[in-house]
Amino acid sequence: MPELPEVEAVRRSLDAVLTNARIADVDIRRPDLRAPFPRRFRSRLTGQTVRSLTRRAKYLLASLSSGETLVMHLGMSGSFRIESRGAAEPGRADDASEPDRHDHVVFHLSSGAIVTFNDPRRFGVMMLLTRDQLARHPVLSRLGPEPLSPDFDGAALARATRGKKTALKAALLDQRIVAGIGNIYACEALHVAALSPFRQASTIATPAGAPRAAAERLAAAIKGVLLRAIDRTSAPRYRSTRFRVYDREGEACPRSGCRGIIRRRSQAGRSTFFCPVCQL
DNA sequence: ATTGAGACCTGTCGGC
DNA sequence: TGCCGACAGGTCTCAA
Repeated sequence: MPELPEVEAVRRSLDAVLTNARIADVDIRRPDLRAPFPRRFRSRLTGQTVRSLTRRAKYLLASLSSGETLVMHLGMSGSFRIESRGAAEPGRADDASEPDRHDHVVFHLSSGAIVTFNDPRRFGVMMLLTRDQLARHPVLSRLGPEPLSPDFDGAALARATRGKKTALKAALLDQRIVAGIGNIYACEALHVAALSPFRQASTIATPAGAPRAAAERLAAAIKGVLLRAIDRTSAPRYRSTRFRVYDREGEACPRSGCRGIIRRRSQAGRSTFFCPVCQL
């Protein structure tokens, strides 16, 4: 599920329960996810109050009263479930649902709310970092600009891809160039911008690194695609939507006037969906 | 320095 | 029905 828009939707739903909440206890049901849990994870979280819940790229950052930051990544299959324990009637079944074998971390908040992290594939990550560790983190500190921020535009994209011989789509997936885009929205944005996923990344800029029209179009397409996805994903009645090209191999290109048929090709080990007619 | 392939782990889906 | 391979929205590491 989780590229930037989905992680942002998760952040919004968690924010109301978590921000200003005190962590009463934490159940850690296994020793690791993609990486082992931090040492003394439980004791370092217990008693802390969550000051804020923000997002950077596909990471969720819960800033704690201790000064440490709980950094969470959903990997490929991570999700959170929010339940409120019916503290009122003891003896009566509360609305905490059946535990699942993939419920790995359970946060018990002093409000009575229970937040459960579920992740079947266990590609998720939880880290607990000091201010210093956060600033120096080898991955987090190298993340590229947030695509929805004002400092991400055609010029920024052109600068970041300058001289890059790699394919344009691979560049979009490189979190150091722009943060938060995954396989689906890379395909979608390239289609909106009518750019081939296979063209060399550097071709959207002049040799000096100045943006060409393609860079401006691509930056705008990225913003548009992500914004629309956030709106849809955060909507009260969320329905997983179909995409323009992703997972539509063999279907007609949705661009008006284009007669192309969407194709799928494997690129750097991932499926790329594109229209061979209008994406140049 | 890049870049592709493989690994991590489980679930689901289509084909036989 | 059951088994098997291919594939999945993310990252990391390693060899070329």
